[in-house]
Amino acid sequence: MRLTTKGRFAVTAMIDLALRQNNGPVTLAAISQRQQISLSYLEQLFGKLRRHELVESTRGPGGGYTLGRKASDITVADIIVSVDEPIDATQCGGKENCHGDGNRCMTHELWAALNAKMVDFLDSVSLQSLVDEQLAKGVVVENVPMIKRAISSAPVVKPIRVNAPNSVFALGNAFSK
Amino acid sequence: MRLTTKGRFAVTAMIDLALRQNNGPVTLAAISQRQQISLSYLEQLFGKLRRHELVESTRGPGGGYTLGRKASDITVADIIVSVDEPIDATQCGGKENCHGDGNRCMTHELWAALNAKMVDFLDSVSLQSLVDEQLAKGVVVENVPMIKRAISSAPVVKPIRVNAPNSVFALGNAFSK
DNA sequence: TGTATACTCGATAAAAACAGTCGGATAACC
DNA sequence: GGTTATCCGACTGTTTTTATCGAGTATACA
Repeated sequence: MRLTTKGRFAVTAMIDLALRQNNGPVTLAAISQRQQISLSYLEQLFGKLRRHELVESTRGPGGGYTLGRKASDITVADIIVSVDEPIDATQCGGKENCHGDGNRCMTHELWAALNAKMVDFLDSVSLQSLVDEQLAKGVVVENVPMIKRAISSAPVVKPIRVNAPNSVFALGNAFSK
Repeated sequence: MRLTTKGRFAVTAMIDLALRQNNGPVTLAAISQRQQISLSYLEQLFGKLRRHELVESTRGPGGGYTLGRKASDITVADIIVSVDEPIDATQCGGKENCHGDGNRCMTHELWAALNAKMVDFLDSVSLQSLVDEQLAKGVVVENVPMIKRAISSAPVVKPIRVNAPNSVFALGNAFSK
């Protein structure tokens, strides 16, 4: 389980999608504009999300993405694991020859326990609950009619690179006293 | 809160130190040999640990490092925060103008909550408990007399780079089904 | 049938972070 | 003065992250 800005972007995009999918498929271009994430990056992300069957795609005009299953059946952990594919390497070097050496891998169990805690937490949060939270905060979801699409010659989104910390948890520095 | 190999090394080194400090100061050279961490890297790590007052140093022959306070008063979170200094940047870009925008930073609270969980956990594990765990596993702590040091022309430790995943949590891939 | 819309996919590239090294300085002890 | 050991900052190579670009494919609609 890794936590990077990629995962954060994916979760953000999925919330956006979940909020609006009852209007029909949502295009990445629209998500890109609303969430300030570059279109090409979203394509990468949604490619992975699709392969993990978290979303389904519809091509052509009027197409876009919809959720692969109910928002209440998708967890944050699902999303993160989809885009931040875990490296299959424990820090012990090899496979599981972690024991027997006595004092090597002294911290193995510690990290494993921490990892379990994180997974537990992220698995307990459903996409639906995040959507509900947004609705409760009063986010406006435009009710665009499905029939006619506006001719969008919208300006290209050029998001400012915000010097994103890659390893997350640089959040609210709870420790920097 | 970030989690990298640096943090893992630091915790490992601190356990090693805690296990042996009642023989007097422990040198980094000794930790380097036992734990297969390069001396210069340890120097870097212990510089930070000292500045955070987790360890104290004694220079010169017979010198080395000792714990800055009781092992039971040092938590894993303390150690990790010392070496993996948090970047003072939330992902919201600026300072705390995160609210008011409606749907920006939709995931802020989610990550903050996760971070809190992690901190809680790592703060609940004391260095002493890790030491006890090691002793229970029967780790042999040599009782080297303080007086005479062996003339160590020990071979230089050249650790194999193990393609360390930098963002930890590539551990025990709990999700790769 | 043609064209515009969107997704699909692979190659490429810039930038950041990470992991670790190096050389010299300082301090203590003999 | 030499040896031991910490101290410190600058430096470097690699990996990971964060994208971007361009060509291609499928679909809808006129």
